[in-house]
Amino acid sequence: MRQSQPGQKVTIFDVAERAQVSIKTVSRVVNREPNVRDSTREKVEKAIRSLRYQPDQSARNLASQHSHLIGLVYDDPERYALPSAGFIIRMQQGALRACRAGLHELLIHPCDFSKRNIGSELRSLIRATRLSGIVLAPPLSNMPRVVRAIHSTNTPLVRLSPGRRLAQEWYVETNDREVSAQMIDHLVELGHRDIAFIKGNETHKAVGNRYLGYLDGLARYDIKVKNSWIRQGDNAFNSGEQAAKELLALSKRPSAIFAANDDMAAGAMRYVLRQGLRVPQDISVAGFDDVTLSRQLDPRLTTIRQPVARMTEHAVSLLAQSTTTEPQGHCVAASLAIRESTGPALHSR
Amino acid sequence: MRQSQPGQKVTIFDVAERAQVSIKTVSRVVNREPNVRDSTREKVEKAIRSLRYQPDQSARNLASQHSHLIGLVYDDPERYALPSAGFIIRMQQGALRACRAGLHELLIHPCDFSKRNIGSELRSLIRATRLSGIVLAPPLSNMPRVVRAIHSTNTPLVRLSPGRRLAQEWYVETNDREVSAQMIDHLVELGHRDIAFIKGNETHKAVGNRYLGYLDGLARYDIKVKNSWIRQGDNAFNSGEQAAKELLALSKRPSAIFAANDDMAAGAMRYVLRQGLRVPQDISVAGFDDVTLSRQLDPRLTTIRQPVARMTEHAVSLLAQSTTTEPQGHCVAASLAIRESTGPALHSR
DNA sequence: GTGAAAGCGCTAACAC
DNA sequence: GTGTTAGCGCTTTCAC
Repeated sequence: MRQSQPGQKVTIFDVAERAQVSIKTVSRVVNREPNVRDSTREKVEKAIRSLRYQPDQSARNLASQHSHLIGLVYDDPERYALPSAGFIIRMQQGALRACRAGLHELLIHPCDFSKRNIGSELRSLIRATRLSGIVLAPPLSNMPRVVRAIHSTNTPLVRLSPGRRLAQEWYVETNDREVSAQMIDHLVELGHRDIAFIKGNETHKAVGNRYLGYLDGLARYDIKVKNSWIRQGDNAFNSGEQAAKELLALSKRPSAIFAANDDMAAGAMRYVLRQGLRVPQDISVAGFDDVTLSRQLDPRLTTIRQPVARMTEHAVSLLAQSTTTEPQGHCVAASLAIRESTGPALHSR
Repeated sequence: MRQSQPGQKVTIFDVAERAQVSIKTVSRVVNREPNVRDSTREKVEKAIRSLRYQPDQSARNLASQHSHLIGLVYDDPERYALPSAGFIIRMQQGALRACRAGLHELLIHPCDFSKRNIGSELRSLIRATRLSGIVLAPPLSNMPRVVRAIHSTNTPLVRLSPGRRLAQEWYVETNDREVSAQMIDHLVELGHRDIAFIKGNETHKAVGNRYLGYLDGLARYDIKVKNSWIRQGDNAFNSGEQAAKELLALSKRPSAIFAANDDMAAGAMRYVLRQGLRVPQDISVAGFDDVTLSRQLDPRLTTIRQPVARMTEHAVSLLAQSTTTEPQGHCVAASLAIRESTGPALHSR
C-alpha cells in the first residue's frame, strides 16, 4: 500500500521491511555488492520493484563521501564562433553513455582556458561538489597548471588526448599521427605526390602529431618534404584560406592540400574554389576532425573522424575503475572519412 | 591551524567555533538568509575565508530535500548529423551562466524524443536526483505527455518556446513570428516581392510561427500569397535542396527564398548555386537560427539569430523564483543577421 | 551472509 | 538575532 501513496517517499527502510531483511542488505543489493545470497537478492529486488524504490542520491552521496558525479571539464567555446560545438556534444554523448552504465551523473564544466585562476576554480568546484572523477578535454588536458591543481585534490582524473603523458596517469588518446599518415596513403593512392600541409596551433600537442603523421606518410613513399608546401595555420577557417592563398601563389603548386583540421581545410577549399579551380579535379583537399561542416561543404570534405564520443565514454568508464586499478592509458583509433574533396591527381590521368 | 591540515575537511562546526557563533548562524550567512546582525555576518565571513570553508553540497542537499541541481532536458541529437549542436551548446552556456549566479549546478539530460517511455525516464531522473528545477527545450517542451510527467512530480518547470502555452505555467519564448515578418521587411526593402517560403516541421510550433510571420510580412505589403511558392520541408538540409529544386522548376520563379531554418536554407542555396545561379545576384536566400554553418557558407547566409543562450539563462533564473512567485512567461527578442546571401532583387536594378 | 548502530554535514523547526 | 535539537536517507564499520 505504501507505493500507492504518492508524496510519501519510499526509503530503504520500506524496502527492508517489505523484503524482511535489514537495510544493510538492501543497500548491498542496490550497490551490487557481493555477499548476498541469490534468494535474498531476488527477494529484495522484488520489493524494490514493487515499491518502485529509488535510492536517494543526496543521501548516498553524503554517506559515501562522494557525489557519484563525474565532471566533464573543457574549454569554454563561448569566445569562439562555436566551431567546436560538435566536438563538445560528442564528448557529452560519450560521457553520458558511460555515466548511465555506471551509477553516475554528469556535471559539465566549461571554463575559459586562458584564465589565470582556472586551477583554483576547479579546486573549488571539486571541494563543493565532491566530484567523484574528472574527465579533462584538450587543450586543458595539456596544461600542467590545470592538471596539477586537480591532482592536488586527489580526485581521479582521466585526460583526453594529453600531449605529453606522464607516468602513472590515466589518459585516453587517439592515433592522430598514424591516421594522418593513412591520409597520405589515401592521397598517394590517388596519384598525389605533391601534397601540401597546413599546420594547426602547436600548443595543442595532438594537432602537432598530425603534422608528424604527414611527415611519416611522405617518408613512407620517399617523397621529399618541401618546406614551402608546409604552411602554419592557427586552427581557424581564415588561416586555412590564407594558407591556400600562399600555396596557390607558388610557382609549383601542390596537387593536394591536407589541413590539420576541418575548419582550415574548409577555408582552404573556399579559397581554391574562389580562384576558379575545381575540387577535387584540380586540387584535392582533406581535413581532420569530421566536424558537421565537413559534410555540408560542396564538395563534401574528405577528412578523419575522431572517435570523440568513444574516447570520452572510455574515459568515464576508466574513472569507475580508477580507485582499484593502476593508472593506464588507452588508444581509440580514428578512421578516414573519404568523401568528394579528394580525387585522382591531375597528372596521373 | 585547522586550515593548514589538508585532508581534514572543514565543516560548519569549525567555522562556528572560529567565529564564536552557532552553526545555525553560519548556515544563515552561507545561505544569505536574513536575521543576522551585520557585525556577526562579517565575523562569520571572515572565519569562512580564513578556513576556506566550502559548504558540502551533498549534506545540504540531503538536509534541504532538494539537490540545487537544475536539469536541462533536450532532445538527443545523437540520431542527427549534429546540426543542432550549436543550439545545445548555447542553451548550456546560458543555463550555466544563471546557475553560477544562483547557487546551482547544471545537470544535462539529453533524451530521445521519439521514445515512448520518456515520461517515466524523466520521473525516475527527478526522483533519483531530486532535481530542483527543470528547463525543457523544444521539441520536448511541446509534448503534453512529457510536460505532464514532469508536472506530476511537482518539480518546477520552465518551458522553452512552448507551442501552446497553458495558463499558470512558466515559459520563455522568442518572437519567431514578429521577427520572421521583419525578414520580409528586409527583403521587400531590397526590392523583392516574389518571396518563396520553405516551411519546417510543423510539430514544432515555434517553427510554425515562422510561417505565420512570413504571411504577416507579405500582408503588410499587400503581397498576394502564392501557394506554389510555399514548400513543405522537414527541417533537414536535404529537404531544403528539394524545395529549391521544385521552386526553380516553376515557370515563374521567386526572387528570394526564405526558409524556416538555416539547414534548409543552406540546402536551398546549394541547389541554386549548383544550377549555375548566383546568390544573391539572381536569387536571395535567407534562413532562421544563425547556426554556425550559416557563417561558413559562401556566400554567408542572412538569417535570424535566436537568443537561445539568453532565453535559457532567463529560464533558469525564473526557476529560482518559481517557488515564491506566480507562473509567468517571458519573451526574449530575436534579431536579423543580415549577411551576403540577400541582395537587391533583379528587376529592381 | 546478514544485521545494528553510528555517523556523513547540513537545514528546519522551534525555543530563547 | 541567535542557538538547540532533531532529523534528511543512506553507507560504513564491526559484530554476529
